[in-house]
Amino acid sequence: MGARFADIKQALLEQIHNGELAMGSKTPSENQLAQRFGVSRMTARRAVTELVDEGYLLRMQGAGTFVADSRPVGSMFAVRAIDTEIAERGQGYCARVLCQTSMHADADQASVLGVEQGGELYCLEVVHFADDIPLQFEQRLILPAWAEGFLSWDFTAQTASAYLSAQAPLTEADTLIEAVLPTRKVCEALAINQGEPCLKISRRTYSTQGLVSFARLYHPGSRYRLGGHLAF
Amino acid sequence: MGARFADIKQALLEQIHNGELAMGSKTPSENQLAQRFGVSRMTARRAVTELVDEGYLLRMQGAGTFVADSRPVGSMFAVRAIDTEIAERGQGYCARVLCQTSMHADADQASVLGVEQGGELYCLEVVHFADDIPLQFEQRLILPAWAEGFLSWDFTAQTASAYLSAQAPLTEADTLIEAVLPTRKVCEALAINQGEPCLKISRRTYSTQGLVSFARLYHPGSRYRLGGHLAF
DNA sequence: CAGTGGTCTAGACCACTGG
DNA sequence: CAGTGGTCTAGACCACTGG
Repeated sequence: MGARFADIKQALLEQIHNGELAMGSKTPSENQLAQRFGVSRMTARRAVTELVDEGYLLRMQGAGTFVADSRPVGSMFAVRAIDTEIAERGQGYCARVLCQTSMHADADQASVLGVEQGGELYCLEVVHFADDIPLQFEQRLILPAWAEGFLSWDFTAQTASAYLSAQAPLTEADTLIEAVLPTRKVCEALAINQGEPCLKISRRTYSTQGLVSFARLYHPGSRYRLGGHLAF
Repeated sequence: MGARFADIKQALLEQIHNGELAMGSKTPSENQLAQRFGVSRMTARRAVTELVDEGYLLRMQGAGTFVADSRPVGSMFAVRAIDTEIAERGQGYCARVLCQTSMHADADQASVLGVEQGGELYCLEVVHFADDIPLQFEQRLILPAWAEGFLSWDFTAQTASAYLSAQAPLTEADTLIEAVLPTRKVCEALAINQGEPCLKISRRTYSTQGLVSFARLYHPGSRYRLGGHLAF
């Protein structure tokens, strides 16, 4: 009574786990699977699609389907600046700036930051590395009033959060924590698969004068955890 | 050149965002979408499937497809009772107990709880529902010393966390927050796909006398977020 | 060039829900 | 009972990769 695509998934998963399909090796093509299991290609394809979504396989058009790398594991405690957190763990910190521009707010950004559509914004995108492995992808929108010299600042030498605190002391922060699947852009920045869950932290930061920035921080679920201690 | 299923997704997303498709309302059926957009049902279905995977829609066989509730928010800094959280949002709370037994600690459990291997433990597994949709899967290991009457307690009437607090007041809690892919067991408990990311909260709770329990709380990433406000 | 994955069709039968 | 979503078929044409 079980679905046939589920049987194919199960068979492939078994082969991955027992090593018949090694990491990085090529899986049978969709047509081969269809023939082998006596189903139509659409059904074989569904099995493969779900395994891709789950992070077990990678597809490349024209080339084939491959077994994805197994994901590394790490842990971390985080409430402060990412560079000191990494340094405190004894790892080497470095950053790469992907985007550092001035732009005009579109409708979404305007509503998120409470500014008029078309108003000026600064946009910053930085990947933070621990021992050359991406640990955080930071996408930050900044109100220009609190960011003098933004466009020529060197954000590999100082994090955005330290830079902003120096300009206008941080007084409040609203935080939202989610588990999400990464967009393609996040995948590329963090060098992860589309199926790998990410810990996403969305944070609005405020100084005494009001909203300063809106940051979205993406972390590979397998390499980052948030810890905290509560006392009552 | 764009894919047709993507056009349908886009159209549905627009209707969700501008309110034409209100939260909880029924979307057009797959057959209706197919006819309206001039595609086959399989293509319309793909658009709907991806929106379901992304947490925007909910499907119920035989009944239809509905716009999902906007995602609830839990608190980052407090240990809040899941039943009150759900009730405060105006949703109906209920719970189902999957496991409620006494057992002997294996090596992992012993090290997690700091007891001897083979020592007695209580194990509790409960699914917490908001309006009959699973919101949290609780797996909890409890030290019997702090859980009198555990085996015959009715955990659908009172949460484990309330029950334990009554026996020994909660004084501390260590918390770890992660984004993970669900195990098969978690998938079944939460009725989600293996590819859907989960927000996992691991928590050790302490009373004045020491460790009381170790809880792992799994939430569908698409239906649960943690929020918090910091002031400095 | 043969083979791959990406998209799509126009049907089909089923399990399930609600009235 | 009519309508819904769940699964599946046996084709098709396309863009793309590799040899």
